[in-house]
Amino acid sequence: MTVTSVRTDRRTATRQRIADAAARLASEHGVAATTADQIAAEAGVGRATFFRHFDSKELAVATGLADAAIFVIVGLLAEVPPQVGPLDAVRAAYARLGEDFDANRQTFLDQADLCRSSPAMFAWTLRLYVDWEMAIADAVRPRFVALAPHDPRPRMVGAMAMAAVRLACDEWLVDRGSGDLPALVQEHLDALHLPPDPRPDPRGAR
Amino acid sequence: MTVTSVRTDRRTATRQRIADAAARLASEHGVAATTADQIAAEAGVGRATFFRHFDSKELAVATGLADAAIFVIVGLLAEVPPQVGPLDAVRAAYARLGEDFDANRQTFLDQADLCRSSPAMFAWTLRLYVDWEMAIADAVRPRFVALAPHDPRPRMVGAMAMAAVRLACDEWLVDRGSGDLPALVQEHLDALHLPPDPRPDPRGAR
DNA sequence: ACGGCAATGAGACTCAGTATCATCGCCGTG
DNA sequence: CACGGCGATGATACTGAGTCTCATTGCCGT
Repeated sequence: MTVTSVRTDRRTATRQRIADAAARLASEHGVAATTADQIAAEAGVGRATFFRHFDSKELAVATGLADAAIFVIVGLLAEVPPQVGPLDAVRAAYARLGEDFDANRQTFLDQADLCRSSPAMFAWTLRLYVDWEMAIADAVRPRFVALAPHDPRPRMVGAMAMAAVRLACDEWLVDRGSGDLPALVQEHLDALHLPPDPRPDPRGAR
Repeated sequence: MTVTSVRTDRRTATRQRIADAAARLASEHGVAATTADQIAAEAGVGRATFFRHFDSKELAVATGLADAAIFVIVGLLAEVPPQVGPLDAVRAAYARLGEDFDANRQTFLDQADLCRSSPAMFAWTLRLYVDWEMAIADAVRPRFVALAPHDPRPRMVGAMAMAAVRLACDEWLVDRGSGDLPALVQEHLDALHLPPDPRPDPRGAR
């Protein structure tokens, strides 16, 4: 798969250490109270190296918080039977992800708060979500049939998946995380099933 | 509608002047080469006032570039006949918006480049898109029937509308803006029509 | 009129982010 | 097995973003 040498391995490991250190310090003291120097020191690297790996302090924190999860979700997507359609596969993967939600409820709440703790933190979190979108797009692409070279569908599904998570989190935070986040995510994904033909209104209104 | 007094009017006008100055200077010299001091001076305000109105230099530039367009799109949405469904209304509004695309092709290209000219600029552009999402969500909300209090559908439609624009732009920029952007946006919106039941595959594959 | 408060300007200060240069150590070549 | 190239890092200095505080101005309600 990916080319792996001593050099690239060490670089990846360094990046990982920095992200972990950033997430740990920011979780404990808040993003604003954590300086780039502290993160670099905690990761055992120089300050310059820190900024060689991340474009901003906020991106490092966001990456440290969530970078592991992206591999989890891609892994879960791969486990869904191949004949399941793209969007249903996302639903299934998220459902699996939500199974052990209650055990980590407080962690999720803290991370969601941290991601929104400042406008800059939120902006860079959105930036990271774009990476997730692409990872999900790549993961669901094989599930499309008759896929044109630049077919927009995989990336739109990726965007939809991340939008569902983000908006579900927003809704979840309204009552300080007391609700059922996985259920909210599913509801948001279902919302996308906008009536294929909206006029007849499938919800049977009136 | 909104409360309007001499005070709030002046504040709004000041914000507008700052955003305009930011967009003008950044368009001419690039974001990195434009300092907050220059923008403040160009807008005729103090440096402190600049940061009272915008959380970052990048957000000011992005706002100046695109803030007018949000009113346009909301206005166009309002003009679509009320019986048209939410998603089709978005399609129609974007179609109207794209009518005079060729006349502004170079402007769009410059702005799209500027929004992606640095990781920070891109991140803050994404942040601004969230505002657009909410504006679109509010604009299409009346088009939903049987709308529950916290129904996720309006916001998901808003998110998809902005995702379509963003991803279409990405695709458009691949060949340096020589393609048909409005058509790309429509294709991305259509991708949302993911087969209501993905298995049968409506595109008639094989 | 007058007192409160929102908006601003000025200036100081911290720290994010960048650039430069030197060093170290992996990697492919002779 | 040297050795030269280059990628990754550390140290350091510098610009400028973003924050804070305090003083001033002028709209607004009593």
